[in-house]
Amino acid sequence: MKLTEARQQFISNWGAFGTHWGINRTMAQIHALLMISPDALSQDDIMAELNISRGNANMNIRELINWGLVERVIVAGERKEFFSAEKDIWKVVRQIVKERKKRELEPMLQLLDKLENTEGDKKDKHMKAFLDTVGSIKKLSKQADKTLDTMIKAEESWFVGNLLKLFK
Amino acid sequence: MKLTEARQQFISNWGAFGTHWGINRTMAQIHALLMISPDALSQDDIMAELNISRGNANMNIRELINWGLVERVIVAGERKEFFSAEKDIWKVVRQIVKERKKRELEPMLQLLDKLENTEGDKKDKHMKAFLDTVGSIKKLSKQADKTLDTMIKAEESWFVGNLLKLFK
DNA sequence: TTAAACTTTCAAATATTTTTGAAAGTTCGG
DNA sequence: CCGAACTTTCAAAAATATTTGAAAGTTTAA
Repeated sequence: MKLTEARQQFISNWGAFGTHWGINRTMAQIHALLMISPDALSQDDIMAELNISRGNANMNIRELINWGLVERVIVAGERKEFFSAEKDIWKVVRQIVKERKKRELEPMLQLLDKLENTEGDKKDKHMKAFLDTVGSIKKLSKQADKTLDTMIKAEESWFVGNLLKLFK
Repeated sequence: MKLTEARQQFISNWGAFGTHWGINRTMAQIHALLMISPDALSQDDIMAELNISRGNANMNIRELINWGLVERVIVAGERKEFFSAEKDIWKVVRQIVKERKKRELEPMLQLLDKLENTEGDKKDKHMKAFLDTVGSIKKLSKQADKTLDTMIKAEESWFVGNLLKLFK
């Protein structure tokens, strides 16, 4: 396969992949494009490569910056802004874990805390089933929360070298 | 908060949560409902509780069964089918991990293998950036694949007890 | 074998999300 | 300042995903 085709496949699959993870297609595609680009790209470059509108490009680049996956780059002698993506994939993974934890796991834990205090007859089977489920989800979520915190601080070498052995 | 309201909140939040994870709202809501129900429910019960149509209920229950999260239950003396969800949340998590790995990680690995063989001048900076990125994603994905395999086989006690310590 | 009870399907309708692009806003060199 | 270069916004349009419900299919008790 030629580079041009391979690049297209990578971008398009990364986009499809993103949609299974609550990330929109364009945002994932821009990310993919920047990850495989040796140099920073301007918004116009991105629009041209991916065939998307100015508004779409702008909004999704901004979102990638919010997620900490892309940064603005100043190119000497150029008026416009350029963008480049973090290339260290382990950093990317940690950054995504960190953001999703903040956006999803933490609110979920808050909800579970609140739901655990539901009032009612603890002998009633509906009450019991509810509290059991909420309680066990909370327990697991708390554990996941702590584990992810530690993972966010870990080095790639840990992941690549040590985790597997532990499981065995 | 009263049980009725708490149940509704749980169901509705579990549904919203699901949408961030590529699971549709109704499917997640049915799952939530079944998890907090002391007894198995019929399709009509589910339709009534969640206010959804027959077709929608049927399709999403089927999908939950495909995912291995819900099972059909025979209730003595009843003609219709009943459904119940796995209550052991650790089993639920492992099951979800297993399915997503199969559906997403494995196809991704196949793609990366293919893309790694892209032909071209390895001195060209576009080529180099592409191969570097693809290569490092592949490396990490392979590691994740193995790690998840081991996790799928692990006991809850492992997760709750041991993982955290290792990270430190 | 029949018909009532129940389940599944799927085309059309609805809802949700994403994208567009033109207009408004901002920045900066001169 | 001015105006060209550039960025951001957002209402409307398009694309995508989900839901409906009636019709077709299946199962079972008698």
